[in-house]
Amino acid sequence: MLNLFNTLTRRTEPFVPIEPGRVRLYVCGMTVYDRCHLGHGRMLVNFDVLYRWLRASGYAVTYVRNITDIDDKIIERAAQNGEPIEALTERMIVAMQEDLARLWVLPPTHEPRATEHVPGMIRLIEMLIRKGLAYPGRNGDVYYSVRDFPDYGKLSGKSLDDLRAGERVARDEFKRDPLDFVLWKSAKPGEPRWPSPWGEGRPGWHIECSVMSECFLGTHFDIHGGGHDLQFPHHENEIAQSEGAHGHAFVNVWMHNGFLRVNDEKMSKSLGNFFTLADIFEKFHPEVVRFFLLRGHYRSPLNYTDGHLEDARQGLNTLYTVLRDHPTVQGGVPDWAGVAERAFKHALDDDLNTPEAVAVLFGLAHDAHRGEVGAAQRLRTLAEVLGLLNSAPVEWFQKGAGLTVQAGDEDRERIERLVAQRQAARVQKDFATADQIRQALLAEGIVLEDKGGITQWRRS
RNA sequence: GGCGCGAUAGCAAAGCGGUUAUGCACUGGAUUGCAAAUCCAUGUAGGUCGGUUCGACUCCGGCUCGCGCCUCCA
Repeated sequence: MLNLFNTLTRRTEPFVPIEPGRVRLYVCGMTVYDRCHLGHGRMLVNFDVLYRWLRASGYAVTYVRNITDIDDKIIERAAQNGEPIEALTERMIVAMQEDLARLWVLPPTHEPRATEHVPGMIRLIEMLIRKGLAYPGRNGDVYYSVRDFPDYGKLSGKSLDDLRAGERVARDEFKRDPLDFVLWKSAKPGEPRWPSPWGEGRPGWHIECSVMSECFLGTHFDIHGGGHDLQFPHHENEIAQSEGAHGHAFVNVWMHNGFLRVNDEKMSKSLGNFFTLADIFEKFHPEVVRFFLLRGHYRSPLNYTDGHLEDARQGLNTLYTVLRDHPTVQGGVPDWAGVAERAFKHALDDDLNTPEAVAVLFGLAHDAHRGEVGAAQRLRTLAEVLGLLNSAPVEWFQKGAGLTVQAGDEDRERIERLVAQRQAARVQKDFATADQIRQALLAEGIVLEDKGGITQWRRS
């Protein structure tokens, strides 16, 4: 049975879907004003594993992951670039989808964009006003009145008075309470705008998720996820909006993934210490990145360094070696009665313990190397559940073994010619020449392995 | 200031109240013409001070250090 840590209760608890056999999942996706960085990648991979594991567990999953394509930063960035907003967001969405495909992140069932749901947002804001939970300010903005929602703070464990004590909220003369947040912003000159009962304007950030989740999943669904930083205020505000409007529970399980760090500091666009996925893919194969992310638990902080990625690369190569040595094995459906399979399932059922699941993979790799029949096939099958070992093994090793190398067919032909020359020398017992060729290739990172009369080459 | 999280062997990272996590790196051996891959062998780590217990890395408390949220942020 699957157990998940629920931010709302601060406990790991058994997962029981609202509707048997079916899971409705919503994850806060990207704001598309820039490329995805590794922290985004972590979030997206973590929830991809959840999605895959729910499906592997037999659930029919409806997975919604939104795209925020209208907000302050987008407007600002488009102006800086001197390009239309749609051009910027379209470019970033295409780039994101490329990055995610390379990480083997499966596409969600629905990937709605905020700008497609503005009418729904206006309807929800009207409902909140009717219920006395929201009010228009004199400036054309509409605010949510947090003091009128008794449960405000239940997700983040904050009380309004504690928040007030922090005094970090910007003063706004049009708000009744400094902690009230914006549902609708009146348009400033030159900004994108939609007509509304409060004049032309655009939606605040939080309202879109309440509306898009309702549109695809209804007003009460199973799991809502996102990065830890969204716990407050974004998810707290979503609860205020959705539960305030509909008068019943919004989400059963809230999941938040831990941060990716650089030099023990959160990786974020605000801090400017981020590496984009595209930057990292220049050095390391995307699957190394995925493997690196899965070696840590999703709720723990994970520190990024090239050295850690290099460790991950070596480990992944160990697994690929098994597949290379068992070229005929295919993936399939796991037999959950097996010892390794049970350990694997136990690990993932325990709040997605991917480090332990990965350890099971290494156990199977070891069994396979020792000649245990079927171990390689089981390794491949379980790896598939995690979205790993997707590449053809020989190519994996010859194209860089997890490093990004730029080598074309000519290079390949040259190497194979040298390998053939060396083989001829070996037949003549001319080991001096053979070793000279080995050394020359080794100097460019190519390792030759003589096995059973034939020589395989790979990059290291 | 308020709320919360963490501290595990050289590095990374899990489970578990008493039996090998796992990976990377390192060392010795086997294997190999030499290598590589692989196999075999080798690591008693658990911030610190107390408490509970027959027994604690694992539960409880203090302390120290690090981190996060409280403002846009995955």
